[in-house]
Amino acid sequence: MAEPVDKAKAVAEGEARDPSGEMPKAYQPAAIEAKWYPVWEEGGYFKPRIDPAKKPFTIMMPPPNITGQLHMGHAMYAIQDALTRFHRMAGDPTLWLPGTDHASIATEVKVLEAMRSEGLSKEEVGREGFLKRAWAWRDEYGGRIVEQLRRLGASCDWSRERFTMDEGLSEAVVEVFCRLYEKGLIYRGDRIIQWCPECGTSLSDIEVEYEERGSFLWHARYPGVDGPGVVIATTRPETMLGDTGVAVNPSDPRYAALVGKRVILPIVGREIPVVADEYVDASFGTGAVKMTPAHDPNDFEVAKRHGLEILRVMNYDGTMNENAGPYAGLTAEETRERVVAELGRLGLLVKVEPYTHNVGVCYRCGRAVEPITSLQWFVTMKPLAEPALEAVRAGATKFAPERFAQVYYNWMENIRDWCISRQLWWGHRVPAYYCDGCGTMSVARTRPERCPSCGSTELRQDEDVLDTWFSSALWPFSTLGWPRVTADLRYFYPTSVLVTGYDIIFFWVARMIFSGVEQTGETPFHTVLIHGLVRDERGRKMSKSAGNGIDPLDVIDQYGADALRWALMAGVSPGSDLRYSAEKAEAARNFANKLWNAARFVKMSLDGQPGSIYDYELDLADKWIITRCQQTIREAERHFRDYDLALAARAIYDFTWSALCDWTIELAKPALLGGDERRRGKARAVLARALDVVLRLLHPFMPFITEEIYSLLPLPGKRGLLIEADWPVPDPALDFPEEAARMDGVIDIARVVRALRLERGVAPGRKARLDLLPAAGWADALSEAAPVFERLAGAQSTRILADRADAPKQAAKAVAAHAEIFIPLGELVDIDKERARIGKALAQTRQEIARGEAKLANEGFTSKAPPSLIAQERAKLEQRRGMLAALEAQAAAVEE
RNA sequence: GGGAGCAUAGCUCAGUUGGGAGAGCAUCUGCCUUACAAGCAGAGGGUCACAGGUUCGAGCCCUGUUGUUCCCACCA
Repeated sequence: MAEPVDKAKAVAEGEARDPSGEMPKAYQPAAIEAKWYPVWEEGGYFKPRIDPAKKPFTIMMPPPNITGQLHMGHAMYAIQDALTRFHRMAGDPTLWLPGTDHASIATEVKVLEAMRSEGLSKEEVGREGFLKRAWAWRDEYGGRIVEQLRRLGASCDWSRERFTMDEGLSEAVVEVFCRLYEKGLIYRGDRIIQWCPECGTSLSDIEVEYEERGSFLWHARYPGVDGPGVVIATTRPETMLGDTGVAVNPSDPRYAALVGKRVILPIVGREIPVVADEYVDASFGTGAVKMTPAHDPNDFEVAKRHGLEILRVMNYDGTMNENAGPYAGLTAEETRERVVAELGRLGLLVKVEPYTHNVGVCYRCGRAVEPITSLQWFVTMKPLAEPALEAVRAGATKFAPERFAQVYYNWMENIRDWCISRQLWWGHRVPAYYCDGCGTMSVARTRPERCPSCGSTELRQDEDVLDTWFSSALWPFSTLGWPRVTADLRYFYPTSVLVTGYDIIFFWVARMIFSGVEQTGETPFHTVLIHGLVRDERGRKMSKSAGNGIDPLDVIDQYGADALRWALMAGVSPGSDLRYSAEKAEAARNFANKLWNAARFVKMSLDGQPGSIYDYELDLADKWIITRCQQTIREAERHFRDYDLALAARAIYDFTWSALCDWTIELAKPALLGGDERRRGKARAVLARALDVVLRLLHPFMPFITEEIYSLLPLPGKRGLLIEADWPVPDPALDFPEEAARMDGVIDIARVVRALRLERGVAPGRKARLDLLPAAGWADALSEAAPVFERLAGAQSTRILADRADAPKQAAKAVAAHAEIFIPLGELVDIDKERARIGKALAQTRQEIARGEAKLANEGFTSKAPPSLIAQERAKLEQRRGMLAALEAQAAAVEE
């Protein structure tokens, strides 16, 4: 194929550049983003180059659901992309594996909605027809979200893209199910589970959310067989139809005589026993609790202990069943009203008090769930949780930030069995087969030809599918070919880091860990990097229903993908929620534009390929920027390796905007415009070096603009930033700490001069003479820095004074850390302003000296503080004393 | 009931081995200085929630208090 850069240029001709062929004045992201992504992808540059000698860096992308569009949460994938790009540049064989999740219940709900709009029901189309529609859905929408990830710049290896219902992944699901079943860790049982009447399926405990709702606490009397009976309190009167007992606390004297007796269930007329159980809190309500084992998890437990009957009175669609007698067929709400009315009519309703309590709702549809007994498949969790806990305790997987490990521990330590069967059609079907002839059930990897018991060929597969998280739990290894031991599995597993939001630590992270440990013997990733949720600018959760959702694609259209990425990664603290605002995107866009213009200037200044900084004699300012460059590389790299992307971003931002743009570029101008060929060459080399480093450091955050700029610079043998550019390596020969410190002093002086000029109303365009009286040892540095003052401090000429006596009398005066400043202004010198400025500086300096003296006089400090700090403090004090003397001399001069 | 986070400039937030408080936005002043007005040069603005403690020294470590957000549990 053609060189990618050339190809991209051809594509972009006339789009990204104005007709003159120059870079446009403002960065225009759209065309540039559109052109580079295909170049990268089609070139195969997202594929890792496998090198057995190197340790790979692997990230498994959390597979987005095929139900949706890209939302701001997905935009956080930028973090994974930044890590991926960094490691790729750092030379690691890097794999970021993408994919999508079939999202069993979520997708089924969506497909049903679509069918409903056509007037079709699940029953009408049948299982096969339904699945056909679901696959069509996934073809349409699964592709859409993946396209949207490309817009974000995600540099994942699309050749390895997976879907949780791919053949291979489905095989992994069946394999894991069978293994767990064979180990006795999966069982089928009739137990109380959470049921969503709307979705018509069971749910796992964590799929239930709780909402506080206002209701009532009804007190009702259950008459005794031969006495007054007992008053119970309940929030759910309708379930009394299924009551099979009343429980009281064993040590409650009020009811001691009643235990073992029977009371009559009103309306129904059934006699039910009174039992004593520690579960009952004597201080709540009346101290007597009605037991509805089929519809309350706690009651279910009590019933098991006391052998109470389990009587289900509700259907799976939320209506009452035949056990509810006259209420059969009514909804729970209707039944509640009628039961309460009936109790009142019978004179058994003792009290009704307002009461707020938590109601469990389905995490998908929001409808109140019903605890209900049902025959379901479960995973026995304790034996799986133990080694998974141990693995994290031993540090095999680390959470970042660490506090999230606590969330994991708490959940895993209190884990309960996992209900994995769902009464849905879209998903991995439970690999259990029933022989209706002899009643044998067999669990098998492939459909058995015949019943292992009676030989019948009439086998019926279990109708249920598995919890969507059952397959997600296998994602880190099923995507690499497991259970087959593939080359990819051997090389890339376990993975390096998993990046996700704290909201799915239970759903996903914990389950991946115990699944990985159980199935592969290793934790699936070394690090779990947890990030926060994206909220709106007022801190609210973004949601469709609240109408405050922001479409990342709109942001990309308006500000560019790089700006969006930057807004989500810079200035955020790890694990904390972040508020997205247009202002942030705007600031990020402005930064991109700043870089663009810096590049525009550098490109304009270059004339052919720049030389190397090694070929030139560097001056103070050169050594300063080169040293800063070195520091920034090291700092950014350290933060990348610590997963502190925001800190890396900040270091790069400061270097780019302040050091490079505000100082180095400005200082380069005279040299570039001057006639000295050698000076010009050096300035170009320095600029090219600094910009090259910036592009590399920034590429993980802003891939598009950096790639574009890189392509526009005349560099030797260049093929593309993503393609061939490595992470920069600092050269110890380029560290000039002393010169850098002197340049810092020069910059300080320039700033004081600028402030002085502005304060005195010196017209910005007017050049004025600048006289500097250097502090001890600074004469040479200031002398060398004369061009700095002339270029960036409005100096017409700079005179380095040898003695105070040479200082001009009629001058605006100020004192910087390493020099006294005199600007001879003649008639412009305002005595009052001079006096005020010097007075203020005097006061401040005296205060600083006092502070320093006190500190150094403190024996505790001088005996315990590190020597370097004490030396630093002494030097500072000396310097302030010098400044004080200078200020006093200036004050005296003013009064003359 | 248990646990966690947060509380720093008007706003949004940085500040990781404890050594004299920072950025962006906003405000004010002055600039179209030949890369950039999406910009440049300046300025103002903070008892780092409160109270104790440890330390020569605390925004940072410890204890408590208040406010706030979230997670888990689910006393009917």
